[in-house]
Amino acid sequence: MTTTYTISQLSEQFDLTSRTIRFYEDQGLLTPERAGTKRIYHDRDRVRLRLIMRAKRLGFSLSEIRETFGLYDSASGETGQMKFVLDVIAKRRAVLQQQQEDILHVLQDMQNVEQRILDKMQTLDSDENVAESVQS
Amino acid sequence: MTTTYTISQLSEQFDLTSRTIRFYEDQGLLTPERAGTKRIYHDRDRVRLRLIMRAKRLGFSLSEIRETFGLYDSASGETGQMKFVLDVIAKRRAVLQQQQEDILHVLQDMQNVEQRILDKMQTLDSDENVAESVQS
DNA sequence: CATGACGTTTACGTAAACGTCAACATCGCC
DNA sequence: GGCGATGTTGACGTTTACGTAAACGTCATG
Repeated sequence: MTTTYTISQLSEQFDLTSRTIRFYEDQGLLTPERAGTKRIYHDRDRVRLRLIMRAKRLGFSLSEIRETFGLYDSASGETGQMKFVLDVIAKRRAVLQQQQEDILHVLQDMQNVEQRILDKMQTLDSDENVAESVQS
Repeated sequence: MTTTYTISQLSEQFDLTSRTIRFYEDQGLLTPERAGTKRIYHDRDRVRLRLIMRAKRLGFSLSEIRETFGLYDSASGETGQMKFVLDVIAKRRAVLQQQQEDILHVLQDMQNVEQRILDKMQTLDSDENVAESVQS
């Protein structure tokens, strides 16, 4: 028993609109089965959607994602093709490593700002206490 | 002696077009000094540009970046404002952590594909060697 | 059988992030 | 003072990733 999904089920599960899912199909990212006019989605479509959303969160464009799918599929080709894929992977890896570094930087910056704010709030609190003790 | 920069110097240093730099100014991300009609950039503008490009590599929109600058500046405000900033920081941090996780997933996927390709090339190599030894 | 609920295609709209002219000012320099 | 390099301000064009609306099919259900 292989479970299938309607477009609205998928859109609910992934918090996308059906419009978006159809758009992804237009862009060649999904190729659902058809029952006449209706679309029928399988688990492999959900896998793809997960990959799509991951890549999107990392800022990849839809065409880059489509290219990726094409690569993964063509990975069983001839030697030249395989070397090409290795090359693309190396470049993507470089981008991701850059992003990792960027994230660390930004996290650091945020922590600095946060700390300054917390310090400030601390001094404000103690000022308040001073005022209270004066009053009492 | 405070070094200053022209727009074309900056565009060269950061590998952006002057159009882009002016656009960032339109969006309120930069506020260079003016000498009549000409723009004069200082080191603080370069700092900002570095932050902008980092954020862009992580997929943040220009308006989010502008908002960030506003936050950092307003960090010395009143308590409510400061709590708000802390809240924004927390949300940003969540996004960045999600991205870190995503990156690890994608790196893992890429490594799997890479390994399969390398294996494939390995078997192809040994096939080739068999052919050679047959020939010799 | 009609009336939602759900699905489909087609097509135009839109916001973001610039690119690409055009038309003009400024500045150093020979 | 003419000329090329550099800079400026509009204004319109372009791509991406959908939103939105129109106009229609289909299927269960009261």
